[in-house]
Amino acid sequence: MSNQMTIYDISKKAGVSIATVSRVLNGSSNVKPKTRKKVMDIIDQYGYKPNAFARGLGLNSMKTIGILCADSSDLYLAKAVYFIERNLRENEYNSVLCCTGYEVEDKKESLKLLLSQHVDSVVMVGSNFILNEAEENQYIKDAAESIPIMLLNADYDAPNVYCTLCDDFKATQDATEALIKSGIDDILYLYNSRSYSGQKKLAGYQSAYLANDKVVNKDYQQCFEGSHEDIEGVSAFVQKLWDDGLRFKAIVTSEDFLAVGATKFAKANKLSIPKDLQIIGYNDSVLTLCSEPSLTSVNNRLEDMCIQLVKTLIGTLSGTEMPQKTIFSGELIKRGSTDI
Amino acid sequence: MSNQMTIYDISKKAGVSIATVSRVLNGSSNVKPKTRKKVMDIIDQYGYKPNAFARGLGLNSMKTIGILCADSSDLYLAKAVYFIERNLRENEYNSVLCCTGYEVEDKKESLKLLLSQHVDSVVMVGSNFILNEAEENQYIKDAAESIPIMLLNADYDAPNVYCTLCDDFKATQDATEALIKSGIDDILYLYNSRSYSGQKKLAGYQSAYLANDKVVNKDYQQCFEGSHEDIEGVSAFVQKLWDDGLRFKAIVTSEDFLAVGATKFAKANKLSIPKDLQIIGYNDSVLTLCSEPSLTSVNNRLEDMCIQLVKTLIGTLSGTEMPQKTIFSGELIKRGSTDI
DNA sequence: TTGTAAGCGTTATCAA
DNA sequence: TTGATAACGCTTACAA
Repeated sequence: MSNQMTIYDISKKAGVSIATVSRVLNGSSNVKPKTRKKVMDIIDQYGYKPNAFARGLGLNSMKTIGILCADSSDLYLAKAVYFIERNLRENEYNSVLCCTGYEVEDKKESLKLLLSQHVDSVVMVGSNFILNEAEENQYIKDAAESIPIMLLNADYDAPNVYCTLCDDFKATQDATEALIKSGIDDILYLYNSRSYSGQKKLAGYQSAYLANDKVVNKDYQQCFEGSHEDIEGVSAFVQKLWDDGLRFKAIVTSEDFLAVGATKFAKANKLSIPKDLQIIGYNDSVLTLCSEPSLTSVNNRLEDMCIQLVKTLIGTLSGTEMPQKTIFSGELIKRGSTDI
Repeated sequence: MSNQMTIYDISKKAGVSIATVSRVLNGSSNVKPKTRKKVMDIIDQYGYKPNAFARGLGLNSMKTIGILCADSSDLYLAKAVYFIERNLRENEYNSVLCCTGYEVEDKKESLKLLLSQHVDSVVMVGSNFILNEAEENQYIKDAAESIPIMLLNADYDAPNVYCTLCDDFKATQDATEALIKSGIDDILYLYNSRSYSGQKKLAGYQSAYLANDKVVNKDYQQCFEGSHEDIEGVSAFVQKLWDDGLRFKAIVTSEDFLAVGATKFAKANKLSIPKDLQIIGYNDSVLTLCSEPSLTSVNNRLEDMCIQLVKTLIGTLSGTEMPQKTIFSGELIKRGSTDI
């Protein structure tokens, strides 16, 4: 019965007009306490909930945020989605999840879909949403004309677009530099994405060499093109480099799964970690604890970023002026796979 | 401009009534082809999209499915959510994600919230939604009176509740029996959930012993109470058992992360895998590839289940009679951590 | 085959 | 402090 109740039913039972019920519902101050109580009692008694669609029609909002993410089965993205959803719901916003895959066209399509649903904002999770070609990011700028767009882990300058990210450049530079300072020169950098954040990390690796007056060698920067679940593939990829004669005493990676693959490679070649080969991951995910020895990795403050992102979003939606960019610093978590 | 257009604007431009526009929009057959084209042209020209809220009000549906899941950062649940969302969107349904945590009260609250949003159905992901106390599951039965409820990995008999699951009993029994048949008697069973599915797995372990006329020993059935990310905790837990004098030649687990923790324990105690200790995981997740040697694990057909679940859901929503229960068989994927 | 008009259940604007 | 009543933009009888 309770689901079928309308504001008219409540108003009738309470002996007031629907306007008064609506005021009570929306916490308007212009209601006599006595009246408010009378109405609230009826509402509670019948467990009445206002119809979300009708409310949406009137307010042009259903308090819903779209979450766009390429692949929510990716360990890192999944965590991000989790944190964001939780924080949003704590602020009484619902989350519509939309996994887009990695194709730009599909991303555009998904965003369009969310816009047509009148979500109050869209959160784009992951650096892969910002590409090099300005033209390919235009759809984001367009969307930002109607609602605020929040980017996690990506950097993009446009009105009504808010970025929350980690300083991947510095984090990777620090990690690489720690190795260099400990006397290691030949460090393989293994990455898997050419996104904005991917480029920042790569630049950080390069910068560590330059800052120490050393030459950067292109051969030591290798991109693995496979999936984030293909750990065997990573291992084979590194093996190939090794077989081709490339020699390295350490591997810095842009993602933990690459580091796990590197560990597999080391095992297969009887290279002792960290004595013969040091390995550093990125994201500080659960994977760091799975391999043996456990992996040194960069904690890029995912939860902090998500909390901040939602704060910024809620602020923006409530009309408060918010910073367009929030940047966190990564932290190197040292474990058994390194000797630094 | 396009977002502001209403059905009235279109009808005016096309020189027809809003009813006709609505018919065109909804693919009604009672429209003259010529009229349809005229209207469609205007719609395309202005990029008009009907207002989702108004439509929702009229139809009492926004083609949205609620996805309830305890913790979408859990590797397994995240994958399930991913598959379900993807399949739903292929059928033009949106997904509202709601992470509930593991407390019954929060689950009830979340379900209530989704119902108040008038979702067309709710998918509950994970065996943890069904508890032993009938009373604690009542809220699901109640919800099913208004919309179909889909359970993934759980078994619950009630009208309008549909279950899609894997035969965890048999899968665990088979895995355990394979070890017993190879001559191993002392197998530790490590689990972490007393949910319906958790109990089925445990029963499968026990049944393997009984089927081979062997005695089941309670001491060999141990429940780890920590989080799914606490791999060190698992390792310490097994160590404690070992230090207390328990001896085993194999460990069967109810989740991959437990198997990874067991691997850590083996390493720390210089037990060779699989020679001294065989280990079997469950879920066949990416974790199986992270530890060394890679883990034998039960593939419980998650993707197949999700596809089937959505098929059943779409069928039900379109009024087709669908089976209340769909059961898949698990498959043991043999890798380096066993010798069977 | 098309148009008119009555809902759908809210919010918001005026008067009172 | 309250109540009528007009939006909101669509679907869907019912009429024509």
